[in-house]
Amino acid sequence: MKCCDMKGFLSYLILWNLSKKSMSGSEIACDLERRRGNKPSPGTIYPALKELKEKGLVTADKDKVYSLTKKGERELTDACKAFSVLFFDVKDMFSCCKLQLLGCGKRRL
Amino acid sequence: MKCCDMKGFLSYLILWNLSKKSMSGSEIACDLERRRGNKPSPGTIYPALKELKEKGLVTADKDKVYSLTKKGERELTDACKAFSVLFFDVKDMFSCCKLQLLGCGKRRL
DNA sequence: CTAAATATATCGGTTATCCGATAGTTATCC
DNA sequence: GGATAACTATCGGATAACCGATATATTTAG
Repeated sequence: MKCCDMKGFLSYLILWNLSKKSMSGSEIACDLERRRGNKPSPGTIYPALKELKEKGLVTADKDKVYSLTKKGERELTDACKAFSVLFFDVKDMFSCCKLQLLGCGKRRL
Repeated sequence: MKCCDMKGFLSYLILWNLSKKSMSGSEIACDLERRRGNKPSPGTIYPALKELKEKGLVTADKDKVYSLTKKGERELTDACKAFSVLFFDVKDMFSCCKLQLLGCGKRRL
């Protein structure tokens, strides 16, 4: 995702999560554990959040709950666009492994 | 994609391409240019192919045309599975950038 | 309130990822 | 055949991405 002002897919997924719901660092880590199978280290998640904050893409309230900024929303939109071009044939990839798209778009936190 | 025996998304996309059609290095590079917007450097594509070959995931014939091996097919299937879990809600990501004037997501209320 | 548990944050270092430069190889064209 | 272009390949290095260890802060339990 070099087209965007983010580190990589980790930052992309963080922004993506925050676009749905404001979350704390540990909540974000839990979501990433579900996606990747292993939980990101504190040394991974908090520096990423710090960088996103410094770039003005997210903000944190007094309870350390992070939210997307307007700039972050724009960034995420750009990233989603790049992502959809990069993986334009993602449907074929999914069907490649015969995995059902269970509840695509809705998941419980 | 640390769950798989590949470098990253670059190797993943190489395997994915080869699963559709045997290709030379430059053909692969052209596809990646379409996906990413910029063409990968020779110093990117050929070391990746070399690594895949050394791992037994691809083979090259005398004309330097690369093909997936059986092992490569299995590896790709595993990678597709991990990919589909990692981006299980990819449909929402795609629609995110199509509805950019309406905003990408809903924040917590 | 105090102690334990959890969450947040930082730092240094390791590995991954990728590129530019360079060189050798193959194809094309006259 | 020989020159030119395109492709293939390697190398060293720059940066990204991430983790483990550690430290601090906050919450929870008794």
